[in-house]
Amino acid sequence: MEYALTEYALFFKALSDETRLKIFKMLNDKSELCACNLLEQLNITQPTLSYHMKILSECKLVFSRKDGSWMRYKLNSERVSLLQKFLNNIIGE
Amino acid sequence: MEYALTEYALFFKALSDETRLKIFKMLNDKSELCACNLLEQLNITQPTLSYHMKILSECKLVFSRKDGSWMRYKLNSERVSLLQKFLNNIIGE
DNA sequence: TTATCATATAGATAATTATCTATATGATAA
DNA sequence: TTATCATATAGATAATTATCTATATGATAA
Repeated sequence: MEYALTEYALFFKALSDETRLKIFKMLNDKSELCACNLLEQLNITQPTLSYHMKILSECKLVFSRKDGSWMRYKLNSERVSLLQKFLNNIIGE
Repeated sequence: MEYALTEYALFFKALSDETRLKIFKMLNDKSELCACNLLEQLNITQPTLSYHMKILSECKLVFSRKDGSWMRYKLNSERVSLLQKFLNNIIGE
């Protein structure tokens, strides 16, 4: 185990909300999406999206970059594999 | 995707707490542990453990069975692979 | 039967979370 | 420069969560 459990708890917490899971699914490997793209597919206000993206970015499950006045988001698949490895260790495969 | 996002959100929520992650790690493939075993390794009261085991059991990440007046717990590794598959789909591997 | 032991439940509480409205910030385009 | 647009931040709030103490429940052993 490379990281502390606290770290993994944060990862899992980031994925424990249905809205964030939706966002997570939209941001699959292939796509980089801007906040506006995400917003139009979700039934939340812009500040709420901003709140969720902060949570996903802070634990580095998504990369974020500023492009003019847009924010562009992309999955950090390395971070996702870290979760998979954690689960692998648990079930011992 | 076989299950609804709500279901996965519950899985991840179950793993979003450090105490539950500790329990999860203790219950690796090889071992079936009783509540008392878990309790002695954690700095929580018995009712708090009971609360956490309920959360882990209700989303079926752990099996529980009554053995006399003891409760015995074991990982449900099928459920864990479901999580892995979910993550696989996300990063498209 | 009754005492004891393992676990569950009830009820309280402080902290955290997800959401909103209102407003600030910072970039672009007229 | 100034208006507009995308996003972030502040502040409020209702709901949820993790924890505790006190007590109930249900099984075993004397």
